[in-house]
Amino acid sequence: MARYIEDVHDVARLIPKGRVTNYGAIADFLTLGSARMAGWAMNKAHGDETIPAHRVVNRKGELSGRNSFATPTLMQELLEAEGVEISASKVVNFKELFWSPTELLK
DNA sequence: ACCGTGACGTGTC
DNA sequence: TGACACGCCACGG
Repeated sequence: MARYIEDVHDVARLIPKGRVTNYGAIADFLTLGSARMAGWAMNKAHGDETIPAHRVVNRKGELSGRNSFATPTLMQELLEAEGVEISASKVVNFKELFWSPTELLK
């Protein structure tokens, strides 16, 4: 497994429960050069139960990766189970729930 | 080696 | 504001 993929997965595991982040923040934190890399790496996380992939959304707070989950509704269900409200496949109060890995440096 | 593809993001019009 | 174009870069065919 490539290094950066593990890094992305590790960062995902660091996301606090009930909070969310986006691909760009992770890509920036790991200096991947492209947010696509983060998204692509998360796609590789599919099937790994130890990775809270549902806490990673795009910059608008949309659950863009839900189709890669076991069922298209699983991502939303997992978030709601953590207290994150979802509306029209988007995170409600995304701005407040947003968490950046750079928080770790503080 | 070339090309299409993608869980993205920013800049333009 | 919202739709669109373009840059991004690793991977598989």
